[in-house]
Amino acid sequence: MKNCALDKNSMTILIADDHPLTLYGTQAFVTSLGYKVVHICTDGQEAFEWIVMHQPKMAILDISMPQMDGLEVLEKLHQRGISTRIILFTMHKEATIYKRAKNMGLSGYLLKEGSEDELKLCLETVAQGGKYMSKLILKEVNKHQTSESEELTFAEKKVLELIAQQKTSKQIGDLLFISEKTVEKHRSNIIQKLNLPKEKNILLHWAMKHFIDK
Amino acid sequence: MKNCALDKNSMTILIADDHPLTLYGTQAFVTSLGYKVVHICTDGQEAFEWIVMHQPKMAILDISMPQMDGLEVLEKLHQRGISTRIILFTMHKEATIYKRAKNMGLSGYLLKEGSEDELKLCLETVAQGGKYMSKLILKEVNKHQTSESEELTFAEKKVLELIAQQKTSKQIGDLLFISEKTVEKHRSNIIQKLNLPKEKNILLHWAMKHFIDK
DNA sequence: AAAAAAATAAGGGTTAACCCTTATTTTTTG
DNA sequence: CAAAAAATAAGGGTTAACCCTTATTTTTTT
Repeated sequence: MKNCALDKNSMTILIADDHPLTLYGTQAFVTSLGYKVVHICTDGQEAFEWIVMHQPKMAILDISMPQMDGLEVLEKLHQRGISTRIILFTMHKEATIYKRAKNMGLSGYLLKEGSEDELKLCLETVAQGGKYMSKLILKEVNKHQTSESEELTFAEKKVLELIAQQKTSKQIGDLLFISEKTVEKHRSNIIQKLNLPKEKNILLHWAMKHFIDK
Repeated sequence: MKNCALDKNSMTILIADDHPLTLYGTQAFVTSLGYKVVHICTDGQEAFEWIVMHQPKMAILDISMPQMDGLEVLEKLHQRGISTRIILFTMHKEATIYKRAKNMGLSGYLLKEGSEDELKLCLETVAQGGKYMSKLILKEVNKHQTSESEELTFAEKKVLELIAQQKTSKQIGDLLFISEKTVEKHRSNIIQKLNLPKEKNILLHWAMKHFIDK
């Protein structure tokens, strides 16, 4: 039954994490499971270049990394149509980040606070062509779905991104070539859709908590 | 020369980190150096209780942990006069956090992005009674010293903490039993001392970036 | 082509954050 | 005990964020 058994040794994996001890810990664990770790690195730029060049079967990427974050790596690989299966292994439990990644051909999303067993299961699933999203992040997404029932439109997301970068409505208007008043309208709509409490600066606060800022 | 050589096997160590793979990675590395890892756990509450009960020689604590964060553990141990030497091993590069910890008898501060060698050197130094603070965090502190030349007073710190919790000046006044106007004055003084740019909500923004909120 | 959804814009109002100045009281320190 | 530093408070002003309403244009869907 050779087609049933997983040939782990042919599953080449790249691991990228900017925390050396986590990196080595993950490498040791993944190797002990029988997979072939072909490259490790501590920054996103290197991870991206290595993946483009050597196209390993899978890659385990942290999100917070210097030069280029894991989401950017995923996005750029996705744009180039590279078939390396990407697993994000990160501490970011934000539903927003997960949702962004999900639309870019992501194969797995794990939280660092999760167990080793989860990583093992995830690797098996992804190696066989499946997708594995941590229950922890799905729970987080569900929590938000109740209040975030209505999805944000493209324009609203754009505005939210700029709010997270501390731009004022005026500045956002200039950047998007729309009136300040329109930006304010978008702000109100976002607050309504997200069902945020009536507080000053509530949007800035929310945006800062849910976006990775550069 | 027995008194020169370090008896690593008598150096009992507790390690706490809420990311299992980092925890096991650290444990494996520390053990490989010859130290005796007597307990590992993934939350601060357990770490605190174990340390109080068994008083190991050293403890390596992450800051972000469920139940009780590393800083709180350090603070409570310090208040009780427990002699376990604490090393914070964390991803928080904020100067403010380091400064808070420094005044609580801290023995070491390492960043997760630092190398294994750094952890090795730190353990040796602390085992011999010394203190080891990562160059990475000291650099961060220096960066802020230029702009943060004047230290914040106690009242200002208190206000800043509440700002990070999204309280308005009015709410802060009520909480601290002082006038809203006084709070506003503190805000202005903080902005001046930190040399922050003249922008709306700049304090909320700064406070959120530099404080761990609950 | 009509209906629905999204984006655009404006007028008008409230509030909190920030700025500046002045001034009194309390605490710390030489 | 003076002098310096910190905390307290108030008046008065500007601005950005948010709220509500109405309305036109553009895009998408049926």
